[in-house]
Amino acid sequence: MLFKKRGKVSIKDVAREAGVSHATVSRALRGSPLISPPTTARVKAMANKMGYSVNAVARSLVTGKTHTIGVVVTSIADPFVGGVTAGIEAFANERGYSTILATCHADPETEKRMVASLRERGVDGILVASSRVGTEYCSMAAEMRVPIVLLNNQRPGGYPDSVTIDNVGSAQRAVEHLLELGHRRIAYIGHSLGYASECDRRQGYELALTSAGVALQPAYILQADSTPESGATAAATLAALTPRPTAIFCYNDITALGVLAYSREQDLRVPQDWSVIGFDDLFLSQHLYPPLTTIRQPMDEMGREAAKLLLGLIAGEEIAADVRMPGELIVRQSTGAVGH
Amino acid sequence: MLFKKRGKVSIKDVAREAGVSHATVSRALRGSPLISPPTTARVKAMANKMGYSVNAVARSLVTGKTHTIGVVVTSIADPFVGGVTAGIEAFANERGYSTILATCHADPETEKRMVASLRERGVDGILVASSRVGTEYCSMAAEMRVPIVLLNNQRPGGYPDSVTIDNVGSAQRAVEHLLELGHRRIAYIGHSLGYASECDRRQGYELALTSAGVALQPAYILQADSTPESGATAAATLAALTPRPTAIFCYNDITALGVLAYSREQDLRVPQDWSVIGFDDLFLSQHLYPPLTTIRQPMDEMGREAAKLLLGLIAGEEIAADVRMPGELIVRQSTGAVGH
DNA sequence: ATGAAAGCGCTAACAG
DNA sequence: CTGTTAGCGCTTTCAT
Repeated sequence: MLFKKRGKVSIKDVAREAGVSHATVSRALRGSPLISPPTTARVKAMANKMGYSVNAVARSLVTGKTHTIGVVVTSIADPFVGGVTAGIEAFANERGYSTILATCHADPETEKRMVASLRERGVDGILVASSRVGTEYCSMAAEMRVPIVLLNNQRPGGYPDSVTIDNVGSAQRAVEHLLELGHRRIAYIGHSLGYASECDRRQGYELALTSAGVALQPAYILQADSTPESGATAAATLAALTPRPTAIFCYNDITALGVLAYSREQDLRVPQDWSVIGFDDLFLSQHLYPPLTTIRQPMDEMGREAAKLLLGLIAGEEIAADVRMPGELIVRQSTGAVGH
Repeated sequence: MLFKKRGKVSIKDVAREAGVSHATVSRALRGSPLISPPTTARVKAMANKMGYSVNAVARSLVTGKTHTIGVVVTSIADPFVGGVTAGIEAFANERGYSTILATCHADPETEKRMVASLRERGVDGILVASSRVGTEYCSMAAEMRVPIVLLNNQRPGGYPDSVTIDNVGSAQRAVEHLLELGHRRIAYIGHSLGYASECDRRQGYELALTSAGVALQPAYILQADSTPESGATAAATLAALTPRPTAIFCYNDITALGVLAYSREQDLRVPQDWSVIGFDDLFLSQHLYPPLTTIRQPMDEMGREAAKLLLGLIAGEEIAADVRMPGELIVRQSTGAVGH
């Protein structure tokens, strides 16, 4: 009886029952000061009684805003992505925004398709993490008339609105930690797909070494692909070298995980035979054996920061912020003084 | 010039430029057989040239469908949740559905608020993982006129449309594995907030023991709260017992992680001094020391299955499926024969 | 303080 | 085959 055929109760149904116009209902429900308190109360009571709830789709059509942001990530099953997304969602939710999730599996074409699809869905803004498209968004954002912010953009060239971990500085700090422990033969295991983050971390590595007057050894610079297996393979290569490096800086924790696994398998003690340091500080890293020294990326904060930037852009702020987040060195037991 | 003030190009703009009615444009763009091939081609070309893209909001208002599903989870930073969500999103995306993410931090009130909010946003269906509300949705789904499916419902009482891991059977299998290794003094570390899954796993534990003619020992049944710390505390309690249990079945991998940490700290060898088995098979579990024997929950598949069920319901299928997924015993090095 | 009317961009009868 | 006409449910001038 209270329900029409189409299902949900509309503003008009409430208006009829309350004996007012549907415009009045619309105003009353949103607490407009134009409506008298008694009317407002009566309308609200009736709406409540009838189980009314707004149709956000209809509202969006007239206001032109959906209060929704799109988030495109490589894979939500990735622990780093999950942490960042949690921060994004939390901040957005606090501000009354919903989050539409889209995954692109690190494929640039899919990434662009997802962005286009989100735009069709009318999102007020788009956030893309670990973009493989990057700079192209400068024109796309304007053309689509939708603000876009990048989080850990992986394409060189830069983008005005983005938040990124300080890869160079953090990597440098990691290697300095090794230098402080007396290490001089320090290897680096990177990532073969020239991500911007990988170039930057290698640059930080080289910077730290050359600043300390340590010559770069090409044989000490290897590539893996962010799997434990590839990390183990690279470790094997390094283990066969003479002289063997006494410390290894890895592109990320997953790579370091492989080095640790190889070391245990070959009875190479960590950190006595060589020190190992990672990057990310995944939850698992503190539970490895030995617990991994690493650079912590503040995932939640980075997500919040990116969401904040995006909502600012949506609100019309003109700020073109290139936020750089600091990484934090977390010293655990996988690094130690040289020659122990 | 090609753009109107409001920003985006509309169907009417294309119609004007192409010299047809906007209805024709609408049909042509969707490939309606009613429109002649030449007209269709011309319209498509013009739309393309003008950078047109549909306004899904407007479309939804008339069709009454948004091709969007809502997913409410406890926390997207949780690795299990991330795995399941990946499966949901993948399946939904393949079928042309977008996913709106909402988190509720395991709070029943927030969970209900999120469901209500998703409904306002016009989602075609809702999927809630690890629900703390459960059975109440029977009436809510009807009242809201939106299909709801539950994944790993944590409230006893059941719900018609849900997919759940076979907790009883899987736990039973885990304990049987221990029994087969010769263990008789087998402890269980559960979870203090009576989740349905925890009750079921304990039930499986008890079933396995009594079926094997092993009497239940109340002192061997403890509660933790799914943190490594609480797992370690429970392990300490068990270690102080005489006789000490020779094996521990943990509610989940995180709890087992704590047991492993405590064991290493106290020089209790795993599995020689006691065997440890978990539940979930998180990514990290294979990298622990020793690698953890556990029950694998097929996260991706569970997500896909739940999404499939939901999309079926949305399509109007009448099936009320209570899908039960099998867990898989993964034997690694944290379990071994008794007395070694 | 309230109502009447217009319109957001689209789909879907109904005509022709 | 194509155009005309109504809305979908809401917000928002503009009157009163």
